[in-house]
Amino acid sequence: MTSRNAREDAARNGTVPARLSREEWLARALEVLGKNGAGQLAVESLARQLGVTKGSFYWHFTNRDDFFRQLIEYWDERFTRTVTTEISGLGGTAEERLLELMRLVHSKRLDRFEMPVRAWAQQNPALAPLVRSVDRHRTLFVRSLFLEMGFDEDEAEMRTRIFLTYMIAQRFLLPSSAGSKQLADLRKRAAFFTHR
Amino acid sequence: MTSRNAREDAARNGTVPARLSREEWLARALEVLGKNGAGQLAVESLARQLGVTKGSFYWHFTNRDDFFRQLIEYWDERFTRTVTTEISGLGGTAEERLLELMRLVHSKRLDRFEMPVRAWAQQNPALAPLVRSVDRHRTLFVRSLFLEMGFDEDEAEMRTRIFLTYMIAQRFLLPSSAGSKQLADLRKRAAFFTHR
DNA sequence: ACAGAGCCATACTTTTTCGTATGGTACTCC
DNA sequence: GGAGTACCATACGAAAAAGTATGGCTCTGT
Repeated sequence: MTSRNAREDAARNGTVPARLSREEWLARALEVLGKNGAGQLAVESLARQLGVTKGSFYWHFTNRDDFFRQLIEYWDERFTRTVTTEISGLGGTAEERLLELMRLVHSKRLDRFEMPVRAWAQQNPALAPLVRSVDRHRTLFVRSLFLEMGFDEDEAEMRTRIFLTYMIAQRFLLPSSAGSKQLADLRKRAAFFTHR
Repeated sequence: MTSRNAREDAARNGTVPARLSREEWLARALEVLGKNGAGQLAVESLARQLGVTKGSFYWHFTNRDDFFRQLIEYWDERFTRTVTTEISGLGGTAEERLLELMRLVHSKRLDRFEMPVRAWAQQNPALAPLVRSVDRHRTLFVRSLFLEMGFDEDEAEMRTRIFLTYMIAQRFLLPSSAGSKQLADLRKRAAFFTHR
């Protein structure tokens, strides 16, 4: 009773259909980058892990460089732009919005691609400017929060850098104790960044 | 007047002689990893950049895995062990030693391999434990400084994580303003981590 | 001057990759 | 039910990679 249609088989099995849109390609490639590192971004290796062949890849993307550029843009849109606009729309004090930013990043694990993306893209001359653009956007956003809290320019600049660095690289260090991810700890950390 | 000896030629040109010890291999490979990323850690590519062929590589190392393991151990010894022992030998308050640690890391740019090493090694099951061991060592060291300052366990733990994260990932963000690397700024940042 | 050791280049095989060319399958719309 | 479109598999060529085998160069000791 097996059809010769991989898509129907997949639907019946509850697995992912072996037919991908451009965005699914980017989303799943980002997951692979996050889990297995940039070494697994080879076209054929990627296609295997996605259950298709590179015929699919070269249908959606003209070549690797094009794919890489789109991957960074997808990462920007999905893991920076939507976040800052969402937080911007909230009310409350700047301190509360900063805490909400930390909560959002943590609960949705938005930081899981930071290291792989940066280590891989910042070396690539065609991709580094895109990453720097993302950093500028984030810096402006977080800086505005600290300025709103009443810190002067230099102080806001310094705290922004330390805060963003922490948000980017948290996952470098192994999780310390069990409860380190609770809301109370988040509040403590937020307070550490916003104290005066 | 050209000898058929690449080594003499190199000496005459003032270039590096094309004959490498095991440690030179590791040191220069680490530079390549820092500059060009993990994608350039291929044996033949590396050998080309070092002015030799892979004959040299397979003389010093049995295979890639062996080489990678030695590379991490070299990085640990050279960029963590020697630093913590040096700072440990200093007098002064814990605050002063933390500042000295920041100065040392910055002046010798000891953080330039953090991102590439981690992004590449933390994915590799054989290498990840080595990196975690380095992190444990650093955490214990910095934590002892914060404890010595009088912070309680939880507070020291949190500050250690934020501090180490900053030390690791500073270079992710572009240098902000021109004078951001001056001693005064370093003092300001150190004070931010050690305030109460 | 000769032997041995240390270090490296070269040639070779197997595997993996990028990119192209081409044909096939499923869905849509008339 | 036939044409067109969207998406993918397969086969192919060229290049680069890991690892092995082997021979050559240079220095040291005697």
